[in-house]
Amino acid sequence: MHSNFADKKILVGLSGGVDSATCVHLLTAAGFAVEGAFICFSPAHHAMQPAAETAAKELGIPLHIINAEELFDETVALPFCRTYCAGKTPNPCILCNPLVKFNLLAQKATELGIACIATGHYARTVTKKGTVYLRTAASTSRDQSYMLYRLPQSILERLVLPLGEHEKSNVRHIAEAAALSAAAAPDSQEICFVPEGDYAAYVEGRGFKSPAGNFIAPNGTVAGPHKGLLHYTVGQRRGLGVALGKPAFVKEISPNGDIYLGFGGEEFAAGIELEDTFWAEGKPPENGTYTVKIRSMAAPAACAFQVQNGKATVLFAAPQRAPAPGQSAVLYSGGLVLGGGFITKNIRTAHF
RNA sequence: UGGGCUGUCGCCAAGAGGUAAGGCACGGGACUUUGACUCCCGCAUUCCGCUGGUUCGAAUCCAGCCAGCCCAA
Repeated sequence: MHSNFADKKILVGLSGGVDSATCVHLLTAAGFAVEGAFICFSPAHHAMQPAAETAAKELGIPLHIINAEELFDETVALPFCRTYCAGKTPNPCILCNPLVKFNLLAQKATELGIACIATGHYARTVTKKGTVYLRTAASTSRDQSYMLYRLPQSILERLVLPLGEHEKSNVRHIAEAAALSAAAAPDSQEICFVPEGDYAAYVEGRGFKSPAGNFIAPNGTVAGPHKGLLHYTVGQRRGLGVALGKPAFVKEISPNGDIYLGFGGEEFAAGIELEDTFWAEGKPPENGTYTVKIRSMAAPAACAFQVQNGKATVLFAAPQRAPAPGQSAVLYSGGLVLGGGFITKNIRTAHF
């Protein structure tokens, strides 16, 4: 076992949900001296603190409260708003994990003199030749490694992910057997800092405005005005309010304000270009064949990866549906997370 | 103000005497630690431009009117 685990002390991120509570339970059962940390990311999280406190009490561990509202707002929430206004689709979790959640958890652990940290994420880690890689969870349907791809080595080498080997249903059973209140907690979450799940209302409520423009139908005609760029994302169908006889999808969002629509099939892309990449080994993997995820809940898809003149490009073996600029593409090899980057544009049809 | 055509849910559109298909859009739900996708449910209960008439019974037949479009002037 990793030398850092020697003192058996560990700090666990505790949200009050079933996963993090079960994570603590498993670690305690394994002999760890566990302490918990509840991180308050936004005003919307205030309501969750009691659940975390209840869980800590039931689990018999001390709970540290970390207020991260200011950091989260500047690092995640505001960039989230700006990205939408730029006609792209942000993924707040991707930024929050390395910059706020795991960052503060590790910081707190250091402060407490605790070497290891843990969370209830469904993912695993594995060390090879001095590099710690994230690895997909045993439960492929719950795998959350995608969301963690930007975690730095300094975090990964301290990280323990007890749920990586478990199935979700199993986790809930464990929580029930341990009589944890969290066993009954619903695990469905949307954007954690957006209360009603209406992200557009949130962005606008914070005073942001995005370019207006028109929907452009597949035949090139103007199909009417839209509500503002921030209301849409590539691949979206519902909420367009455009009746063209058959389902229409957002094919492309132009920075000038126009939104190009396509019929079923036209939202697929042959490949993508990436920017601001992050790699486990500190440098991009060799050009070659890998698998890639362009969204969290998707099976890794075969692809060809190449870096040319500093620009990373991914060509899919089979067209992928609606990659959205702003979202992340994560590269895998045999279940290991090699890294990834943010999608800048879709390649309709192209070859290296 | 001569001739022709059309008028069914927000949009498109079946229907051609027997008691209002469908698609799109929309609403709700499920799924989901991002956005999406997907799936499920709902969506003109007397109403088919309006007013009368024929009929046991009409959106479907008849008459008049109104509205829009087209061609002539």
